[in-house]
Amino acid sequence: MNAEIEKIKSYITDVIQMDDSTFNSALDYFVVKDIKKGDYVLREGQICDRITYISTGLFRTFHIKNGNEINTCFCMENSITSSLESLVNQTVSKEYIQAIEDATIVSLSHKNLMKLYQFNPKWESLSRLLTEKECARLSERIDTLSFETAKEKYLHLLKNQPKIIQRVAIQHIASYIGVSRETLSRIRSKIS
Amino acid sequence: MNAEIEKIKSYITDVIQMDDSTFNSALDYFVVKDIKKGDYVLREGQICDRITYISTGLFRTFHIKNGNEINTCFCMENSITSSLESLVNQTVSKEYIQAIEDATIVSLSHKNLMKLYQFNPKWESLSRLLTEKECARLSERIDTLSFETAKEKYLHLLKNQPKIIQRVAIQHIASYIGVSRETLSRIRSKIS
DNA sequence: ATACGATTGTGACATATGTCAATTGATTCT
DNA sequence: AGAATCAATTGACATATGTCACAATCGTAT
Repeated sequence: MNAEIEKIKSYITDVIQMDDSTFNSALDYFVVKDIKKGDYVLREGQICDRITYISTGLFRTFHIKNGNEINTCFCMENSITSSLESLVNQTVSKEYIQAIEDATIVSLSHKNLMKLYQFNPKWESLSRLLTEKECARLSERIDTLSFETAKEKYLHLLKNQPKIIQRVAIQHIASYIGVSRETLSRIRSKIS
Repeated sequence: MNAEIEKIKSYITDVIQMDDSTFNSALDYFVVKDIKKGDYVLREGQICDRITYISTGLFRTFHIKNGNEINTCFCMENSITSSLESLVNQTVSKEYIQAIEDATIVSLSHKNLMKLYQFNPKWESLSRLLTEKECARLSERIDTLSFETAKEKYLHLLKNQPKIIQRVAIQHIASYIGVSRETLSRIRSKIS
């Protein structure tokens, strides 16, 4: 079993107990792929038909609003990225997912995910648990976005996800925390 | 079968196909209860150990931040309310859930929910689907909160959830859309 | 009907943040 | 290395929004 598959296995078993035979039933469905910095795994208008585990690298999820890119998520190694709504409902995505570092991913098609649900309810439990986690993440983001000042938002991110600040361009972080590029630049210069 | 149970049944079968015997297996677990306006179904510091379907009435979910109440959710008849994080992880809640109209609810304990998951994976599918819907709701809220002006946020709510504006006090709506009471008041007077 | 408390609306002012333009600094490509 | 492109910073200014104080309005209980 190669390194990517080992990683995804330990990612899963950290969330839910799963015996080897259940995990192995998915092996044929996993597709490992290298992605170059700048490449897209999803574009607006496409249907997100694969769920993507990131083995190494960093991705951003964004959409266009009034002509501007709005970043909504940064996902790094050992996490999952997808356009949840598009994947779940198999509807057209408003989002782009782009690698901002060279990456290696393991993906699974929506069709095969449904097969796994049928095969063993464990897989559906896993989905439920991951989706619940995603809800918690979104709730925290709402909390930050609605009632903190720009400076507090930045410090919040710095404290809770320092890796993002180290690895992602300022302009992308700005829209993620809901402030203008210029304001964020001023905040940073005051802090240091 | 009484009216509340009929309603919850059709709420569920709108989300997922479920045969009668599966649904009926939950009947003994459902608890119907009347709640007076102003009463709480959850307070900060408690563990949210029941998932609550609202048959009639209206609830708000809020927490305290710097001494101020921040409303994060308004749930009305034919929907579910709970402190998701507290319910899922059985951890202490930071949130309050309060009836802002007289209400009738049908609730199910966390313990019995787990029993239903064991009994038939259908129930876990239902949870997954509902949680996915919640994610979609949260994502939309993030979108609104981060890059709209106060006026746009209000108009957005007016368009998408007019009932909330009709039935909820302005002061509560203000924190929900992340603006001050006074600003919202001025926006409203300009619009009309 | 009156009185009380809670809710909403207004005015004056301070301030945080956005916008636009210009500049500097960093990367990439040939 | 130099040119070209892209990213980040800075200044000047406009404006949206928050804050505080007070007035008006509404709803409820007596």
